Amino acid sequence: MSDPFELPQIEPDSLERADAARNRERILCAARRLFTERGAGCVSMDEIAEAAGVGKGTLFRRFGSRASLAAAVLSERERGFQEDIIRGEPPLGPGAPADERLIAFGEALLDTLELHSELLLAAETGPVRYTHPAYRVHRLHVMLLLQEADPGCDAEMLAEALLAALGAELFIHQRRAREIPLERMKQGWRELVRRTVPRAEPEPV
Amino acid sequence: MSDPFELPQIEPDSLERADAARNRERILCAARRLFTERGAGCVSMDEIAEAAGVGKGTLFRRFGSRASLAAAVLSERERGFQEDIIRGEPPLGPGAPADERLIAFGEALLDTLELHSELLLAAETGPVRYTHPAYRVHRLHVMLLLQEADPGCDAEMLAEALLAALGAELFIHQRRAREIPLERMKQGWRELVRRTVPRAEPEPV
DNA sequence: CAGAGAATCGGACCATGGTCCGTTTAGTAG
DNA sequence: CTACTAAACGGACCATGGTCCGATTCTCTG
Repeated sequence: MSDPFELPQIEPDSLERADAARNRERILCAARRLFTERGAGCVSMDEIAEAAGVGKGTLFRRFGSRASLAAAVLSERERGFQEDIIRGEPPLGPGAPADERLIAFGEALLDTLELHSELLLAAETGPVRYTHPAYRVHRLHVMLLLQEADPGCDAEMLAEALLAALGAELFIHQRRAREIPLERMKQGWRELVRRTVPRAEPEPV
Repeated sequence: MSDPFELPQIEPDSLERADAARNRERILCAARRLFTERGAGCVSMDEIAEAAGVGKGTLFRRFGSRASLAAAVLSERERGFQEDIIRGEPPLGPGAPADERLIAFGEALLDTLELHSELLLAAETGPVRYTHPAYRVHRLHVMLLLQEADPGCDAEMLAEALLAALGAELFIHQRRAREIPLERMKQGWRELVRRTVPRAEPEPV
């Protein structure tokens, strides 16, 4: 387990220069607007820079890559999601059995995908994906639930396998090209989880 | 089931002009050589075109995209793999129980990934991935095995979920960044399959 | 062999993600 | 207010995947 829990560093460095902070905000606003207006796949970085009234260099120094920018745009939603997972109501939050929590987790992710698949796809391209705090939090969450349900299993491997089934690229293919209804995708997830996670028997006799 | 079984169209159109055939061969040779020499991630399409003594336009007209070229380079190996699956020895080929065949399938794929992950990654980028004959054959194969093992399940959804765990990007991350040994990855796959596919009981009493 | 016509060729061209570095500016010290 | 420095800016620049279209070459027919 070489994976220390790290809360995602969503807040910017507080000792940031005023113009830098202003520009970050401008960029995020422009990106959010353009992404929702025209779909994340149809907006170039140049356009975002121009819409934000900022040079391209600034855009990339702030956010590093297209994927990171997309992730930043999603970060507010993601923060809420993590909040719900850690402290929210069951079955998403603590208090429900692990398998139910896993099912709720996947269904929530699928709902997000239904609304923002393109943006998530943009955020998942490139090697950033697996090192991004959001992914690591999801992995850790699934891992802990798996471990809770079945302490003997290789939770790390299983967690990443399950998460792979919730990737944006696969989602888009299934949902758009194969036209699989969202409800069936959720059923598929439930089936996958039920098979993977043995329902914890209340008390072994 | 909107998915008719199609054998992959690996052979080129036989009524292809002589120069076209010669150039296709040149391109494939050059690509194969450069990919193995320097790693698929470090070779640009321009370099391949130049090494093949061919214009860039020709390269792209023949193969359409970088991903397709990578897939074409892999096609010989893939053909052998399909042969082994359809007509080879058990447990990969027919004759073994479905769960064992599934395990063998994944382990073989993991072995290929171990040797050619970069090339497979190149072949898996872009929307081509899910429509490529190789992917469709893999999906169909996994689907049929799942159906054989458990006729009541949603084999289509489960098949794609399982295949997602064998994606090249995830493999590279686990194997290189997280330094998970190949053997553990195979164990993970076995565990995933065992949980997903109930061992068919010989005779229900 | 010659001519016609279609298929192919190839490199100039485009779009876009990402980098570099000379210039500008915010913050600070005197 | 001025001077100074480190940080930030921004647009020219680069690499690369992919497209286009006039020039070329193959093949078939007479």
